[in-house]
Amino acid sequence: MAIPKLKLNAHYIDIDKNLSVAMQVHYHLRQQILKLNLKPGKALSEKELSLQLGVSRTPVREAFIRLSEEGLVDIFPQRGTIVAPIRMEEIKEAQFLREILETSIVRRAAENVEEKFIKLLELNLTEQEKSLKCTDFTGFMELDEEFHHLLCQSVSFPRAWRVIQSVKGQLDRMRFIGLPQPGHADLMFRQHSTILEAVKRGHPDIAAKEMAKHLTELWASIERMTLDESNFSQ
Amino acid sequence: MAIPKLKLNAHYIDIDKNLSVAMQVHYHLRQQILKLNLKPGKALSEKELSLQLGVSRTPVREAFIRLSEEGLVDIFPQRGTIVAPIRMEEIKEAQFLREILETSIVRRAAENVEEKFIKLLELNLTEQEKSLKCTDFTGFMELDEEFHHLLCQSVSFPRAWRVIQSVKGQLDRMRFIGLPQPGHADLMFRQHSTILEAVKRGHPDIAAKEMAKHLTELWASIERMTLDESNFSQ
DNA sequence: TGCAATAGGGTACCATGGTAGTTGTTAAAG
DNA sequence: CTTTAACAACTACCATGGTACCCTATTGCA
Repeated sequence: MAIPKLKLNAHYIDIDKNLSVAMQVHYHLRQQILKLNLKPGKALSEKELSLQLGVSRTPVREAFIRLSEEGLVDIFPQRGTIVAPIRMEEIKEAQFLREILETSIVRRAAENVEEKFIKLLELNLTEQEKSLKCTDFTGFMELDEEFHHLLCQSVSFPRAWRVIQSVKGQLDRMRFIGLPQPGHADLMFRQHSTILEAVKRGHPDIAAKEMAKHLTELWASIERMTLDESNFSQ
Repeated sequence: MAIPKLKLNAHYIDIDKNLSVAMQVHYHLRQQILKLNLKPGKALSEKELSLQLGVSRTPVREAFIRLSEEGLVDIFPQRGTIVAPIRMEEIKEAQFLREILETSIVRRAAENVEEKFIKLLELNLTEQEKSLKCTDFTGFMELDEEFHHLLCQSVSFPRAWRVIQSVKGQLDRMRFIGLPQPGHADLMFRQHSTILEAVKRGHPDIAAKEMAKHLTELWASIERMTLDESNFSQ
């Protein structure tokens, strides 16, 4: 069979044409949901999507299962599947979970510093600075993601990152609503720098405190913005 | 189609004959893995299991996907699926995650006490005491599970419980190896009582501290026992 | 005897037909 | 006009055949 004509960006497909179709569909749908291209409440159909993406219904269905585990879609047996609506309660819970997870992890990272990851984190920070100068916000968001991921890797907790990434999905949708706030990205960058500094110097309490402040700031930006109701249900 | 002759306990099937087959297979396999009836490293086969359980390969496959998300099986594409081996690193990570999650939650529970759940928790404790007098250890474990679940519910964090339950899977397998330690269950019960007492009186710090002690004790019992290597790989 | 190519059996993976269940509309009865 | 029952058009769900891939063991050749 020829390579399925998934409407993923060419980059992804070129690199991993050997990855399973189900994974690629999952990745694709996840991105579309997080970027709000698929709005909360929108009905999804196995058949329709399989036709659009040029694959069979099976991998689409398996992608649905994975997405439902992340809370990004709601499957109603024998009735239909919709993009999960954004519920403020779930957002609060996700924020709570992310905060305690990441603060605990960065504390641990500061307790036993690994030189190798310090290098990678510093490299990441310079990349962040670059992207800010080019006002490349989507690029900055990816580097932001990588920054937090690197911290998880530095303490050798691969599962923790998967959990964070899972709950973060709920939060990312909010970010895409209200990201272009002036000076927001710059603030994030400065906070990242502060956190890394504390880790480098081996100050667990300071690192944890700064991480909490960092994530709370993200939360504040969510509350600050005027919520466009059209983003919450189709 | 007749009700599939799943080798689940009759109870489960009788109640929920309308639940999806995939869910029932997932539940069944999960139990078998946690109870070490399916030993770590054992090869699982879609076809073989579907024949044994009297269902088609599709729901078995979907159960595999869910189990792999929980880290209970490892799927090797085009090669096979095995029960995930018990790795000490993953156990440590799971313990770390559970500890920070549950201490944070019980702290929050103590901050704003909900009368309704206090009642349920007290009821649960009396049940625990009963099961101890009958030396019904499996019953006690279920009540233990419910105790921690109730705490999650009391702060209205349903997702948190799913995360905890997911990481707990790794730990539960260890418990089934070394549970019958004399006096262990009694200690657990007393710690549960202490925790609930702190929650009732609205002492967040004490509640969190006692929960940490409680979970650390569970960890200590893992380290204490002599590890039978036969449980770690087939 | 030793090594490489190959064939066979196994796997997860994908495609597709069929089934039971739900919903909304329409038509018939009150 | 209102109510209800039947039907049609969806859905997720399950069953099953086929495919590409990986591993192993046997065979053919040096």
